This record gives sequence, structure tokens and C-alpha cells, in this order.
Amino acid sequence: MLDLKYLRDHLDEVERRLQQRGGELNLSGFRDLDQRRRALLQEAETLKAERNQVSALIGRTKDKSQVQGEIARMKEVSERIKGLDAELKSAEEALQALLMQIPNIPHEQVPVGQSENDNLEVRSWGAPPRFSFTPKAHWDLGEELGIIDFERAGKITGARFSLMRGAGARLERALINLMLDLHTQEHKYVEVLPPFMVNRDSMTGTGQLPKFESDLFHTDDVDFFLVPTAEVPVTNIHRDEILAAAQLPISYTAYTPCFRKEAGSHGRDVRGLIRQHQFNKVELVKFTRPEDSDAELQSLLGHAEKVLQILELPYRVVDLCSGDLGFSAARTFDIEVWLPGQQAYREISSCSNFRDFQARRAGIRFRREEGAKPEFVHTLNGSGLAVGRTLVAILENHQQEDGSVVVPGALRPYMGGLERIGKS
RNA sequence: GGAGAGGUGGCCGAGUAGGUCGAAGGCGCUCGCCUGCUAAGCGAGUGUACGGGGUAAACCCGUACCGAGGGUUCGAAUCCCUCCCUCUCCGCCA
Repeated sequence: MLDLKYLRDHLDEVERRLQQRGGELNLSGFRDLDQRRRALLQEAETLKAERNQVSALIGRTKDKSQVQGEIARMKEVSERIKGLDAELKSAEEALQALLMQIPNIPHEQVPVGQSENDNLEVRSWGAPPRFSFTPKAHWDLGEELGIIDFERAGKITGARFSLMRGAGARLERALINLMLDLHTQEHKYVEVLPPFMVNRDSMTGTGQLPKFESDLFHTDDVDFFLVPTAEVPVTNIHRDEILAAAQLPISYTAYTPCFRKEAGSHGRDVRGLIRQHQFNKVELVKFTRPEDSDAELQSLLGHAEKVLQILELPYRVVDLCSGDLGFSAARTFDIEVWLPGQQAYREISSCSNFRDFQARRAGIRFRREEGAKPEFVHTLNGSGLAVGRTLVAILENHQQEDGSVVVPGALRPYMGGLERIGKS
């Protein structure tokens, strides 16, 4: 959510910068709505001030017969207040609804562009492996090795689910542990294990609601949502809190499964583990002072990259252009891992600085010092990493001609010393 | 799922025959004083949001907030309704 006062004073500038995102943008109603709200508010508050004064007078008067006229008059005033409050409420709701639909303003350094084709490659690491044979896609490798079973997952649940078995299941678990250990031990994040279902306020706080409800799984009998990313429960840890400056930056890492409807992606990535309704992810979340968030985004990005380096997986880092930015993000770097089966780089992590956009929605503030006015923190997060896609990358990049897969050295301690996954 | 108790300011905790309560008192914290040091003591201060004014920083005025949302009333932390959460006991269960 944008700052109401900032929007009021810089409407043209905001409009211009939001247009860089592309898509439809309609701020035309803002000016009127805002003025209407303030006019109603002033009128109602003036009447309330009067009512408070007169009511106090009535309270002090022993003989109520002396103030019958005042009581009658206040009865009318109260009626008018009631009407004004109702109008005010609807104006505020309309204004709020409008504000909630406005995406974040892109960071000054974001490259201007229309689509993912305009994203900027920042750097790459490692070289795509050269095979003396035709590399297989992970769905073939996985099924031949007996470690991924899509067919039975379809029977148990449906499309876009998977069943991991044996070394596959172990590999998934090993990756989660390796990532959590790295981030907690080397990068000093605090591990948290949050609820996998959240309420409406939490979803609104991080920006999934109200605009993107159709992407979320929702429970029937109670108003809960399955988390689409750990970003939601973890960022909401400090919702409606005022933190002390000395606490910042706060760095959390969390493993959660993620649940997404993937509505509108029919026909894309229909095979394999790339796009599932349920997948595992280790997330990195930071709360920082405003002036530190740019640097913290770089360090967070580095922490996510480190996982791929340890696993010997080639990747590149991409600076998302204005047109490809997510709703809440001011700036995003994607990490794309090389997938030999697709002969393409595919997103495996998305690291974003939300600045105060989520903090304002979620009421996450801090005080620079005792007695200072509360300010909004900046929030950041990134995948460190998407576990399923990491598993895909390992299978495809480390596959051998005989169909086996070499386990990267760093992962072997987590695999009970297993060096190679072969047919069992 | 059944029965009961309760949700007040950073914390503890008063406050129900509705009125002068943003809310006693204590703790904590900040500033000042005092005392070789420390502790104790003394004095003052100590919420947030929105709106208006302003040398737009300070500050001043107003409104709202005593779990959330409605209602009754000239007036509600106090009365009524709905919901949420916490605790205790029973049941059930990993």
C-alpha cells in the first residue's frame, strides 16, 4: 500500500512511475474520493466535539429538567453524526479499496521495460554442462530411477501433484536441511516453522489479498488460506508491532510447503515438477531500516546464490524490468538455474525488496530511538531456494549417461553418504 | 465437541446502580536533582492513528481507539447482541 499523503501530494509522479509497470492503472477517482473523505471527516468531527461538550454539561447538571432542550438538540446532532459516519465509512472503504489495488512504485534503479524479455542479466555463474549424450528431462530420469511417481500422485490427488519415493524423497528432505543449515549457520538467519494456513489479515498484509484471491487455496468451514509461500506467515510475524531499532535487521528463514492454484497457467509446464500445486520452499525474510534495504537485498540474493554454488548448479541473475515486477515488489532479482532437459534457464528464486509497501499494509514499524516517531520498516524476501526445482536441477545437471545421478559433494552428508542415485 | 472464567496503555493491575476516564496505582523507561561509587530517594515526563492549524521540526486544537464489529443512550471501558482469542475442567486425539 502506498502512503496516502504521498499519493495526495505526488499523484502525477506516482501515476507516471506506475505506468512503467504496464497494465491498466486507474487513479482518476482518487482525488475526489480523498477530498470527499476529508470533508465528511471534518464535518462529523466538529459535530462530535460539540456533542462531547454538551454531554459533559448535561452530566454535570443535577437537575435534568434544566437541560431537556440540550438533550433534544443532541438527539438530532447524534442522528446527523450517524448519517455522516455512514457516508464517511463508505468513502473510506472505497478509498481503501482503491489503495489496496495500487501496486508498489518501482525502485529508481529498476530497468524500464514491458515484459520478461526486457529483464537485464546481471551475472552468471558456472557453465552449462556439456554432455556426450542427449540429456534427459527430469521427469524421465525421475520415473526411470523410480524416485518420482507422477501417475500415482494423479490418482491420489490430481494433476500437478507428485509423489517422491526412496532416494527422491530423501533428496527433497536433504535439500531442505542443507538450505536451512546454510542459512542459519553461515548466514545467521533465525529458523522459524510457521503455520501453513493463515488468516485473511495476513494475506492482506503481504499483498496477496484482495487482488489475487483466485490464486489461493481456501478452507471451506473457516476463513483460512493455505500459504502460497512462507513469505506470508513469516512477514506477518511482526504485523502490528513496533520494533526497536536495535533489533534490526531481523533475518528469518523458514521451510514450508507452498500451495498455489496456478490458475491461468494451463498448458504451461504440464510435465514434471516445475509447476505444482504443492511444492517445498525454503524462504529468506528480512526486516530492515529503510536506508539498509538496498544493501540487504544484495546480501539476501547472495545467500540464495550460495545454495546453487554449493550444489554446483549453473545459474544467472536477472534484474526484473518494471513490466515484470510483482504487485508488491519495488525491486526484484530472479535467480534462474540452467536446466539441460529444457536447454533453458528457469526461475528458481525470486528476491525482492518491498520497501515499506508490505510494512504499511501490515503495520510493521520501528523506532529509531526512545520516544521517536514510529517509522515503517522495509521488508524483503527471497527463495533460498525452491526445493522442487532445485531437485530438478540436480537431476538434470548431474545426470550420467547410464541414467544415474551423481549427488553433489555438499549434499552427501545429508544423503547418508550416498554418492550416486541409481536404479534400485 | 460440552461446561466455566477472562480479554484495559511496554508490562502488572484498578475501574460495572453509564457521565468530569486516554483511563487510578505500581513496575519499566526517559530527563533532571541528590548521594565518594552503586543501590535507594526526590521531581517531571512517558500511546497510536486520522483531520485542522502552524516558522510544517518543535508545538497547538479536534476526533477515534479499554480484543473486533454492531446496538441502546444526550453520553459507554462500563448495558445488550454477534464474532475472535486466551485460560481451567471434561471428552476426543498425534
